[in-house]
Amino acid sequence: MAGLTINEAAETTGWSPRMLRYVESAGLIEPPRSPAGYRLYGPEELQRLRTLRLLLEDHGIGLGDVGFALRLRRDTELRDAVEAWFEAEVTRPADIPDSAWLRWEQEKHQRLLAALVD
Amino acid sequence: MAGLTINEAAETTGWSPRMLRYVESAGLIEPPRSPAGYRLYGPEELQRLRTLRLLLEDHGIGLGDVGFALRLRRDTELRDAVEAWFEAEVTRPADIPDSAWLRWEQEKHQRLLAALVD
DNA sequence: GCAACCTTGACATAGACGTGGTAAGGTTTG
DNA sequence: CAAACCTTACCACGTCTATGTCAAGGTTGC
Repeated sequence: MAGLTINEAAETTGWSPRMLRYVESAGLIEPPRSPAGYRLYGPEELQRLRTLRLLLEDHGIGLGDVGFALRLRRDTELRDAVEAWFEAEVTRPADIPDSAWLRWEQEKHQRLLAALVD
Repeated sequence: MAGLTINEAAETTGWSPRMLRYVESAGLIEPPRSPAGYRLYGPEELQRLRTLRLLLEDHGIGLGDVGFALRLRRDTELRDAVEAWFEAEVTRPADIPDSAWLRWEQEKHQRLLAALVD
């Protein structure tokens, strides 16, 4: 076969077979399959499995974090939205001073209640 | 006071007071404090709380995810490491064909065992 | 000064994450 | 064909996340 099977790959990478399937389910490393459906880990997959291990250990992050990073780099809209949130500053008419704006905020639910009994 | 207190902020943003403290503990939104230590939410914090809420709902992500994104943008080393992992391709002498490399991998633990009884 | 707020810290819980097992069934190989 | 693999689909369990609630004590405003 043109690659290591899951148990062999587990031995050379330090992951358990169970975790190799889990890593795959997270979309991080998806080895090609044999005609019968066996996972076949080639040099590239093995290499990435080892470096993934180091990445997690070195920075104290989890598979879910890397999965999210993957989502960030694949889903442009998500990336932009997150980026926008970090960058966002207050956007509101410059002619309303903070004090007035705060009062408005503070009285909002009173206005809402008033509207209800109206 | 120059801002909304935590319960007022909760009312206008849709978060619970408990969650506002939690969001703060995640490093996402840290309102300034009054001399006595009261959290004071200004226009900027309120705005960001509302958009944070939308960000999570719109994309089905969690606070932890946004926290990780924050880490990514603050910790350059982490960002580079994650980036490098996604980009990594196999790096190994081009003159070793896959088949040989795989055999080498496959027999690694047998060699290790042999070394042990040596 | 008292009622109504705020603070931190602790306990509680439902669901998700990380990980290991096991069972039922198909594949490979000597 | 039998042993030793592989597959998916579950069950289990400790830990973490997200959230609520409560207690003990300080602050504020009328």
